[in-house]
Amino acid sequence: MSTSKTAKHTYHHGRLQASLLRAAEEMLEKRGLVALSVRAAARRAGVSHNAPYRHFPDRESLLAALAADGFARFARALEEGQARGGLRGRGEAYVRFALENPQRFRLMFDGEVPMARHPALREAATRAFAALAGALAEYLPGVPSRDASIAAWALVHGLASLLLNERIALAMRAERSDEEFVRAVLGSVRFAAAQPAA
Amino acid sequence: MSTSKTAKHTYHHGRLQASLLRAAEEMLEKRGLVALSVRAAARRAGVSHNAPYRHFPDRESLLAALAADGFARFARALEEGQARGGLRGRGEAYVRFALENPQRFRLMFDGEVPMARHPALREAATRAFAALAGALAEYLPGVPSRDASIAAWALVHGLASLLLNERIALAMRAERSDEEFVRAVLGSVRFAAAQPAA
DNA sequence: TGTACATCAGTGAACGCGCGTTCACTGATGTAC
DNA sequence: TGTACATCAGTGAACGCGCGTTCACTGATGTAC
Repeated sequence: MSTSKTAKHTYHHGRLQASLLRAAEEMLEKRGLVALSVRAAARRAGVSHNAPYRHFPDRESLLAALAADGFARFARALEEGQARGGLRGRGEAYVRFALENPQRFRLMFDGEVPMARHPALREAATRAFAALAGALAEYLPGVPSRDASIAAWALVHGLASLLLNERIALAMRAERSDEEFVRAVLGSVRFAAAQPAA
Repeated sequence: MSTSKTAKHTYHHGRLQASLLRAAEEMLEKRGLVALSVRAAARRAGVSHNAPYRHFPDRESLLAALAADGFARFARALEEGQARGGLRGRGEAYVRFALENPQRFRLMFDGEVPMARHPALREAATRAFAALAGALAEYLPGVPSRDASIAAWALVHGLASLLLNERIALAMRAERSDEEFVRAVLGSVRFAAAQPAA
C-alpha cells in the first residue's frame, strides 16, 4: 500500500515517450492514420493535450517515430522468418507483418511521412531495406542483375498490399487460411537465372 | 462579344458535377487525400463552398466518385496495354497507370473509401478486377490453380507500389528509365505450370 | 543530512484555423397553358 | 408568343468541432554545497 509504489503518476510520468508511442500505435491500428492526432494520443496516454510536445516537436515527428519503430520490428520479423524458413520464410514473414500491423505497414510504405525530414526514420528504413536486399542477393545467386530480387520484393509487397486492402476476392482464396494461401501463391513463381532472349 | 456566350456562368453552372470531379482530381494529385476537402474542391471549381452538396451528399461520396472514375480509366488503360503487348503489356500498363496517377491509385487501393457504402464504386472495381482475372487466366492457361494469376497480379501491384512510394533505391534502377526498369523486372519472373513438389 | 536552486516535465487556458454540414434564401430554367 | 409557376442549382451566413500549437504557469526531481 505504499503510495509511491502504486501511484500511477503525478506530474512526472517517467515513461511518457514510450507510453505515447504505445497509445499512438493503438490509435493508429484502431482508427487509422487520419484519426491519429497528438491530442488523441495524449488523451489515451492519460496526460494533458500538450504534454506530448515535450517529447515530439510536432505531429509528424510522432508519426515518424511510429514508422521508424515499425521498420525496426519489421526487420526483426523478417530475420526470424528467414531463420525459420529461408527466403520463403522471409517472404511469408513480410506478408504476415503487413497483415498483423496493417495501418503501421501503410504508414511505413505510404510515403506520408517524408524521410528527408526525419533522419532516424530514414536510417531505420534503410537498415531494413539493406537487410532485405542482402538476403535476396544471397538466395538468388545465379541472377546477374538485381532485377529478380526486385521482382521477389515486389511480389511479396504486392501480395501483402492486396490482402491488406481486401482486394483479392474470396473465391480466389479457395477457403485456405492466410498462411496456406500466401505459401501457395509465392510457390507458384520462379525467378529467371538469366535474362530471357527478348 | 455576346455576353451569353462568353459568360463563365451565373448561378447555373451546367456542368458542376464534372467540374467538381476535375477540380477534386487536381487537388488530390497536387496536395494529397488529406488536403482534399469539399470546400477546397468547391473553391477550385469557382463555386460557393456548399454548392457541391447538390451533387454529392458528403465528402466520402465525392471520394467514391473519384475512385470509381479511377477504376474505369484503369480498366481502359489495362485493355489498351494488353492490346499493344499481351500480358506483359497489361502489366506495364498497370504500373504506368500507378505512376501517372499516384494519389488516385492510392485512393483506389487504400481501402479508405468503404465499398460497402458506395455501390457504384464497388461495381467499377469489380469490373476492373474481373477483366484482370480474365486476362490472367487466358494467358496462364497451363496453371491449374489461380495462384499464379494472383502472383502475377501481386507482382505488378507491388512493383507499382514500391516505385510509387520511392522505396526502390536508385542504385537498383541502374540508370534505366521507368519503362525499361519495369520491363526488366517483370521479365525476370516465370510462373509455375504446376505446383512444385513441396 | 539539509537546504537552495536549476532544470525538467507536466498543466490548463487560449488562439486561430479549416472543416463538414445545415439553414433559409434567391436567381435561372423549363414547362403547361 | 406570353405568362404563371414549379423546380432546380446556386448563394452566404452560421453552427459546432477537433485540431495543432503557443503561452505562462507549477509541481517534482536532482544536484551542488
